Amino acid sequence: MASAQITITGTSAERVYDDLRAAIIGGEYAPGERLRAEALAARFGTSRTPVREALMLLEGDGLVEIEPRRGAVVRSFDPADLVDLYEVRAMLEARAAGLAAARIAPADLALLEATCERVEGLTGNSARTIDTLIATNEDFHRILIEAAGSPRLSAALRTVAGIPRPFKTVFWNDASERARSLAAHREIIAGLRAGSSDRAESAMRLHVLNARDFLTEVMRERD
Amino acid sequence: MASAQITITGTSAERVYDDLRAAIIGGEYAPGERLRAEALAARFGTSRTPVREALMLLEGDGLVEIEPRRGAVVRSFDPADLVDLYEVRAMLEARAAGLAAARIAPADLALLEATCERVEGLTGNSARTIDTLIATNEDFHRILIEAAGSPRLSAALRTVAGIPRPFKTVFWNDASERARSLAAHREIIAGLRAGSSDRAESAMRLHVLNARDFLTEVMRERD
DNA sequence: CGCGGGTCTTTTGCATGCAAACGACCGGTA
DNA sequence: TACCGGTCGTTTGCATGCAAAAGACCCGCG
Repeated sequence: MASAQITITGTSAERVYDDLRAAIIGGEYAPGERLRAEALAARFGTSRTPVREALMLLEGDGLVEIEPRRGAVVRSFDPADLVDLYEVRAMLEARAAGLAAARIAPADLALLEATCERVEGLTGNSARTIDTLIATNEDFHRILIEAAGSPRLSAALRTVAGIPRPFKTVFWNDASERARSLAAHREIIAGLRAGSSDRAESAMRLHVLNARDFLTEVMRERD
Repeated sequence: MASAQITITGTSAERVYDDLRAAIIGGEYAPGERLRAEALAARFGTSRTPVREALMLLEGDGLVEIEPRRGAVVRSFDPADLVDLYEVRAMLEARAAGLAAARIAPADLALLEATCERVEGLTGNSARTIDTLIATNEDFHRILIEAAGSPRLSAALRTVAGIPRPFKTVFWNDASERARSLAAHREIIAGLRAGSSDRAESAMRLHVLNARDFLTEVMRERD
């Protein structure tokens, strides 16, 4: 069963990796912003060594770019990047949904349903609501990916990583996208419960590609 | 155009990463073998710091496992891992082939054909021949993945990484697999040249899944 | 006023020192 | 003999020192 995991204690580098990753995805560092090792070390209460290691891992996740002797910057996304990312993600997550349909445990199915119910109870556009929506959505996808039971698929999905929070905020602020996402999640769950790989897979693909198109549209409008 | 890239000079960690990765995939370190930092540092003429960083990156690639305070070991593959790896790879590379069909440059197409011709000229099972076969095969796949023009897809494929050389050696020692691979590569090229994403994609999927089945069979026979 | 050369500061990347943890070894006990 | 607790050596993980490179800055020159 896949549940929220609390890291009791890992290495310091791992802690910095997790926290910094959350900070970047959370929008605390703007795309293009320089990440100076010393400052991060101070922030996380360690030395530069673990910070350096965390930065290298984040580069692998596509969240930062490191140029030798020049330092690390938060990766910025242009529309082409976004489309590329979402299309690969669509393929991988669709597969994950298909695999999960054949093997998901009832307990995980219940967890997925719980996320839908949680979303349903949320109204309004307060920061707190948006935060919860984003977190709950991430729970849904994480649980499903774990349920697919393919370590390599999970690893591959980590490298297509996250998009910065501003995009997510725009997404979840949109009432119709919110409704569509909830409906999509329910479709996926229906497919999973029926043990139908096709249905789960197709529903997930549609879901992710819808997000791609919405965000592409948002970016286009910004210019 | 995608061609062999020679790293002029990168950071020391990067050099260690590349070389150690090659050494592991090349079978120089056996699965399960312990990788002590000091020994590696001595081998690569650096200190333990870059070695440590390289090991963390290799962990991301699924080639080594690091347990905190216990060190790094070369990851070992059981049949389930192998199947998982190859199935994810089949999906990703099939997609890469499909994308490439729509956008590959004539120069890259020529490079792909050149790899086939090189393979055709090789006979016998000498170590030198096998080495060349393995290297040429890797060239084929690398060129094609680059030609797909999707950075995220390339990154995802890196995380499903390589299998240890012993497996590859068995594979390329088998005359019928060798012929099948060559035929498959030509099928893929035909699809690419026709600009047919479907054909290229299907041919690649078949190619990778064939390899999965052959290697699974080999592993099964070993026990 | 714009620009090129040189110096200086800042920051990275690597080496090394050191404490802590793991496991191997050993002796004692049942 | 088998097992358990303690001790020691080895190895990791982190902090820090230091050289080198990049960029900022300034000054003089055209």
